Amino acid sequence: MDTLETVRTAPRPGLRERKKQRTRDALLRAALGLFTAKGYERTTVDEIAEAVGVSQRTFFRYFASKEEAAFFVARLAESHFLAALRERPPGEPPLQALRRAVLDSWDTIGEAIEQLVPLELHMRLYRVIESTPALLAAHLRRATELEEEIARVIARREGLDVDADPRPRLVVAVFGAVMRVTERIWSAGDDVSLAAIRELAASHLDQVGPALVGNWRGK
Amino acid sequence: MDTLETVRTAPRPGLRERKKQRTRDALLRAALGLFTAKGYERTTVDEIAEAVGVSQRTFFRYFASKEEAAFFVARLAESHFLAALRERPPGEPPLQALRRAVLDSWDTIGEAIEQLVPLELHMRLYRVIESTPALLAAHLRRATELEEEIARVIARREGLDVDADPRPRLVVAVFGAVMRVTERIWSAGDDVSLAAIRELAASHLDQVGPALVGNWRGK
DNA sequence: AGGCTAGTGACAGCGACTGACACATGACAA
DNA sequence: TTGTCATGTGTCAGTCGCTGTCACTAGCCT
Repeated sequence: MDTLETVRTAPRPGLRERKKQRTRDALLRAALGLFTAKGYERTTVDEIAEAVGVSQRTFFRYFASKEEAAFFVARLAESHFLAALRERPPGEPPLQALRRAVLDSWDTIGEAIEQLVPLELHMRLYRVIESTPALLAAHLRRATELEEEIARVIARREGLDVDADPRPRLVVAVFGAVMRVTERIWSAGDDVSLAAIRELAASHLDQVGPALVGNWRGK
Repeated sequence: MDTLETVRTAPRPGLRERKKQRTRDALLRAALGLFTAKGYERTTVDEIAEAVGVSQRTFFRYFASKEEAAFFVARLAESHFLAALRERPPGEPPLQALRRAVLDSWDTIGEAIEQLVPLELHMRLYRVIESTPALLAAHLRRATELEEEIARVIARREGLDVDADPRPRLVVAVFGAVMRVTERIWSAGDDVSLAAIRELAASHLDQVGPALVGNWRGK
């Protein structure tokens, strides 16, 4: 509610506000640092709070849960993608619009993240998410919530009602499925860079159509 | 490890064994009953244990977590589906094999479930899962684990290596995505019957191909 | 019959999270 | 500048999911 808006509308945030920002950033960085260093489950909220020098209660005033801290940066990327999608020209077929939106948003998301935390930290966090059952579960649930929102955007583009025509949800679900496979393969590989996941995603989106119509014998 | 195997190999389960079975079944039914009656989050493990007349500690000896109890029946359905998939003739294209396997397995899963808990309870539980964030998250994670296993089955059928060729994972992910959309729409509707979800799934699987190639104007 | 073992209850403890209350410190008006 | 007030914070107590430990008891096996 008052993240970036306030910064822009208010000329000087005031001392109180700045202190809050600093505390929240410190908590976030401490949390992500600990998560990637010793694992999500093995870091307690008390440790995060102590690393920043505040009480555990204060941590929970900034983040509704330990989980929320882990996905704070991911939320940035999501809204980044949504914005890119909404800017696609209306004439584009749905799947193509989705494809262009991800690839485009990955072109610029790096800088936005870097303002919050070191990019490399975010990348390493991805591996932690993928390998921590509780986080992976949360990630998937968040992904389906995002998909619901995307489906509505697609439906509007095509002048359809999400509840009457299943096709918007279907394309978006397929798109999301391809993204999940991509994330999985990417995070398991060696090259954990934005360029690498971009390339993988493009390749997978190219293959998903042909893969559906078996048979595969003709390679 | 000793669920169905033991029952079949041993002629008489012995008094000790039967008592265990009864306790586990009682715990399961009490849990599902309470989950559907007053919601998952609002039922404590203590309540479940007390309803059966055992200690909380005993509940955790039968179920690794409160969550596990909620998905106990779902696991049955999963292995049922996997069995059906493995029986599909090798010549069938992947997506068709998957389609036939779900539809077939839904033809017979009802009876298998009824032996454990009332079928209607299981159906109502589905709505609880879909509307409880923590359970939905767990469900999605379990689903992707299942998908990984399915991908391996498909890969073997086609003589491919899952790690070298992304196509098995891609088809399976698309299939899983369609199933998720189906579950979602089904659990939100009025007709929560096996027949209804069967029909929905078939319809969605028919539509997913055409939906990918935009445009949809020529509906 | 008697020793062995597996299932259980009781208890203590950890970690995520919440509510209540009291205090202190910036914000703002007089 | 000062006094009031709102707001961020620490402390404390408590709930709930979950785990380790230990002693006990009831089935099992010879």
